[in-house]
Amino acid sequence: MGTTLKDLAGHLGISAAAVSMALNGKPGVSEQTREEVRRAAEELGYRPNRTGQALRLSRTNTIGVYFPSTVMEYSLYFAEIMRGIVAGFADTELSPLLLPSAGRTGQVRDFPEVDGVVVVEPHSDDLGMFELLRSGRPTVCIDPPPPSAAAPWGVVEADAPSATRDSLRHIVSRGAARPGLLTIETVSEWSRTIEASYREWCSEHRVEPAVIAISARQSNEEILELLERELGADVPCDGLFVAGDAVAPRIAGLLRTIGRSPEDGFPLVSGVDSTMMEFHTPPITAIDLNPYGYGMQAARMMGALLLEPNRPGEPRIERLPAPLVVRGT
Amino acid sequence: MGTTLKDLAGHLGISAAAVSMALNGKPGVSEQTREEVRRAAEELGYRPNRTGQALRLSRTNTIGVYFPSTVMEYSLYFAEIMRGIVAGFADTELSPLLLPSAGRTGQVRDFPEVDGVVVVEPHSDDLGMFELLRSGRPTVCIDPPPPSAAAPWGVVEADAPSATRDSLRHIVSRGAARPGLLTIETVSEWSRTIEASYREWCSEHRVEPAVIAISARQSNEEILELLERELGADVPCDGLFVAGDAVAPRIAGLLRTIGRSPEDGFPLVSGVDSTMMEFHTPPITAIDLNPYGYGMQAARMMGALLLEPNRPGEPRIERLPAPLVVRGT
DNA sequence: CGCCATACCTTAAACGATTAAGTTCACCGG
DNA sequence: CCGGTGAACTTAATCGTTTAAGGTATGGCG
Repeated sequence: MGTTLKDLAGHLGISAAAVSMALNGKPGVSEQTREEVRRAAEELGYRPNRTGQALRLSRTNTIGVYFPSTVMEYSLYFAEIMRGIVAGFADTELSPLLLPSAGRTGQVRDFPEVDGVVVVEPHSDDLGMFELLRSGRPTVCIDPPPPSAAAPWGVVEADAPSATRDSLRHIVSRGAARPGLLTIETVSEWSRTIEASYREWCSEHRVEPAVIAISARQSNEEILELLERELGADVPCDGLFVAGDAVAPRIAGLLRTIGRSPEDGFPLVSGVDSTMMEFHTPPITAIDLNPYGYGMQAARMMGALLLEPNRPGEPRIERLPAPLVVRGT
Repeated sequence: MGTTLKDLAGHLGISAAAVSMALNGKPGVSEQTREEVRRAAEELGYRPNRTGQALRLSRTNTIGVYFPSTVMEYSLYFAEIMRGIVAGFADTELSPLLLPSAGRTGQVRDFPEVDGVVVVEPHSDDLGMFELLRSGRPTVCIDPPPPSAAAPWGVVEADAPSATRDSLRHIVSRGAARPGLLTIETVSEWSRTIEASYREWCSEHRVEPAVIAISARQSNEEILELLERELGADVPCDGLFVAGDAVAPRIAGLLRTIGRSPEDGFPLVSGVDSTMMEFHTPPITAIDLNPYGYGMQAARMMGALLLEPNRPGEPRIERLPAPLVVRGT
């Protein structure tokens, strides 16, 4: 198919080894030859065969992207992370390879060889993730893994405690005395950190915590019942921090049916921002997690870690800001 | 690293060639040897090195997944397609590799070598897609490419005409006399087919078409103005088919501010279903495009096409049903 | 003038798999 | 008894690249 190193060598009348050294900046060829080789490579459109390189150097130039099976289902957030990962690897030699979820069986050994793995939101109910981290491959996690998992090489995470405090401060500034927390899952560290920060805030402010734990597949009726219970308590919950992707509009819709929507002055903050929040009527205040940036950053970190001679002693941690985007009047 | 063919051969005291033939079911080894080799391979946990195979057989066992840069931005639909693709390749030798978008430059030649490409929703404004299809690689498109593009090897598409008719019939059955069409882009064949089907339906039913073309980044105010214009026409538009991902809830919210929401008896159908429609208050009737199924089917078709000795004369076309999911009373 | 170091290049081996082309040996028919 | 045949292997070449080891001028220096 394409031009090979041998083709190039034949064309120039020198050996393939010389061509290789010339193109890879290795010593052993004269500067003149190097320049000639470069020109010929350009002219003949030579592209090194990745497979040949991979075999010789025993690296594949591919990075696995792993996400739990439960994740990404109808999630705006994960699509954005993907875009970020793709963008982050775009100008490098590396390419992201989507790994199938091994949540149930944890059969990680059958995975294709990759130089490293980006684990997107390690969930504590995902067996495959545990095995992946234990396998010793270079790993970068987007969101920290559960403490019981083997340490990854790197982590990209949000400043969830600050984001939680910002959100609660905002809700209170909009007139609430007892902001509640609505969670949609308890398997991500992000979610657990938010709940911990929330409880901490409550104890600091001498407020009784109101945690409403729902699941994404619950019916509107069930969720409404849970909401009404907290909103009708002795000290009623009068504001809500919704920690979950794409769920705040749903909650807003339910609150509207009982006259407690953001339009009625009930403060609501979404823990995950997206165009859904921006274009909702009325717009919903939200934490901009910048999932695209996460993906990008994880890709970059992986590239950097692979260039280093050996694994860092401590996991490299990159904490990204998660600013509150205030919307509405 | 892992056990190689040579290791296995050494362990068994036979040549690597014999082991290869044994494991690949090629003639040239006795049934007894074959069985012994199989057992030893199992025992030593032999996994053929993909890179070695790739080099020898000049195939990489990876399939590129390409999507336009404009696409996937906060799209539930694309996340689901991805899940489907991953699932479709899960039990095969093939792995999906995410290709960076080459929309602007169309620099497809720098792509890593892949055995084929799944093009997700080819958009007519994406240069990279045109070049990809022209490059002669095996290609399967999810949604047909524009007619001006080189023919792909295969296509997985929705039955958009039927879905449009079903939607319009539903809207009329809910009391509308002049259903309108709201489109969010005109670069996908899906969108163009829907508009054509809509106009056809209108001419059959002697109704003046009302097409409202918006863009996803337009402000709520601008969109509201466009809506009001059609709703306040001489023969007012009294129902809406919203052909776009995740946009129907936004439109429903805007309609509510002028008292014409689905709750007020204004029939609304979303051209793309998702949990957003299911859990909206009130739930929104929608076409179930089954994006997960698309991805799965595209992966399967790619696998099948690669096994065939040569390219099919005509593009293989698989049309999947897109049933209307009626919600609300 | 002779010797050694150096620059620059070639040769060859290696990565791990597949496969065409040889080799060995038993067996069968004439 | 001998040539031919086929089964069951082995040998070796190959895919494209990298790199250690080997070779050959050339120049400098004693």
